[in-house]
Amino acid sequence: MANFDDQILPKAGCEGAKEAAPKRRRKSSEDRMLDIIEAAADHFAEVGFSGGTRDIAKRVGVTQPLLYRYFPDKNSLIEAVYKSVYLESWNADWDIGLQDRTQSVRSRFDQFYRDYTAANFNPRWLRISYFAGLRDAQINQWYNHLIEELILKQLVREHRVELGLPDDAYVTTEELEVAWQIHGGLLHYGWRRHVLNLPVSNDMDQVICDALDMYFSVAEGVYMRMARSNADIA
Amino acid sequence: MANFDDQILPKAGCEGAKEAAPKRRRKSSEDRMLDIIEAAADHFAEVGFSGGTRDIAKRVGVTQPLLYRYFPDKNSLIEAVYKSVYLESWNADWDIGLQDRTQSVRSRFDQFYRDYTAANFNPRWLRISYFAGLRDAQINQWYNHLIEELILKQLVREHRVELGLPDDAYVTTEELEVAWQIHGGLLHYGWRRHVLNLPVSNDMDQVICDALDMYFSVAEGVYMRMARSNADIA
DNA sequence: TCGCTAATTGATCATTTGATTACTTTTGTG
DNA sequence: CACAAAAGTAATCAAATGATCAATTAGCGA
Repeated sequence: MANFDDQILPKAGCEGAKEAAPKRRRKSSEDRMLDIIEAAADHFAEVGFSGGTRDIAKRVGVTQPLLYRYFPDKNSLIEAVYKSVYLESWNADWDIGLQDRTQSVRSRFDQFYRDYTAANFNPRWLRISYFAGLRDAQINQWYNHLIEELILKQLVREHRVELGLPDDAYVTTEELEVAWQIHGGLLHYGWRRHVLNLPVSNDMDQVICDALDMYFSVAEGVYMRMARSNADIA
Repeated sequence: MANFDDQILPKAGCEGAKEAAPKRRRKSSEDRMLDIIEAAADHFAEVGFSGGTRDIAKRVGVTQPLLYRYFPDKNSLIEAVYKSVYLESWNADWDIGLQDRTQSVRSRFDQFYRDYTAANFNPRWLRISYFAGLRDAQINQWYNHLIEELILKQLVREHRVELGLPDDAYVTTEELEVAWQIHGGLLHYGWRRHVLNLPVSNDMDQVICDALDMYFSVAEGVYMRMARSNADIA
């Protein structure tokens, strides 16, 4: 069939144009694995995890049974996609930068949210995230825990320190909810922009700035209220 | 087969217990239609719109081909579910209450968000909403337009009036984004609570209160900034 | 160049899918 | 009561699904 040439050659040709054309018609196990995960992520992002394995194979330019030499079943492929999508777009330096006390808390978090949204606010990441949450809460629970521990609690603690309030490692549920309000609000901006394709503001920096304004203008009051009710209990 | 009795009789028995037992073994066209939409909504909310028509029929207690006497194809059923889920949980009085100037803007919106979250923050509505957004942006675009026109722009306009600022019907993109920040933040709270099943604050009223605090503490500044840059242009 | 290893394919299976058809049974009404 | 309209079912189809396995062939090292 002409199928074979139609699918394999363009791909090989494309790669050839990119770097030192290998005439390899077969890839190493590792490379092929990455190809598959990449294609699967793209496809799942578009149609959800009910997307077919044949469509994924077609994107890669191989036959469908090949997927089963790399993953025992579809679910394993889905989990590899989870891992890939989440890990690729997480920067290990983020939570370090948030502790750099030579910068104001405000500017640290301003910078963080610029980086974070630049890395994650695109149709692929957002759609995979929401699809994953709907399909299997577990992976998203883990991710939200990450955000909570590494980012939001950091925000509350560092901000308390900057305000000269007693440095209590404990962050109350309500303090967390207020911090989540920024994160959730920004995420919903991403949803409207990259999933719903609505005509939202294009000025991401301004959106982040306003979101942080909202937080920083009420945060102190919340910390104080929490501290007071802690004192009441003690 | 025993199937028939297993599925139909318990349903009939249940109904009999509810009100003046009709020995009807068949329902009116309207009632059956509602049954199907209801079951479809439940099922789609659980597994997404790729859920099977046979599973829906099983929930209703009828055979699968019957669905095709009520809907020409699966997509029509999905659209009926959209309509049902969105319309059922929208209260036409909401945008009227928001204009009641005997109450402060703050308390009007506080009341609104209590009602709104009480009506919509449940796994079914939230999951269907997100599934719908991922599957077909159109329906969600329409809904977001509704929120924007009837709620968020109202918030900006009424708040401006209350502050004694010039009553301009026009709401800028940035003002809207700030208002969306509340709405999106709350929606993400719903996502974490009812979709991801995370252990969030149970005090919905407090969450709403904090979210509105955040808005009302920065809103005036934003209005002024917008008015100033409008003046610059003029 | 030969030959072995491993990447890849082709053919195929059992289920499940949305959808259609012809048939059966209930129910309200003249 | 009888009968027609309508609710509902059984049987079935074609296409698509995830998955398996034996056969093929590219590519690397001896």
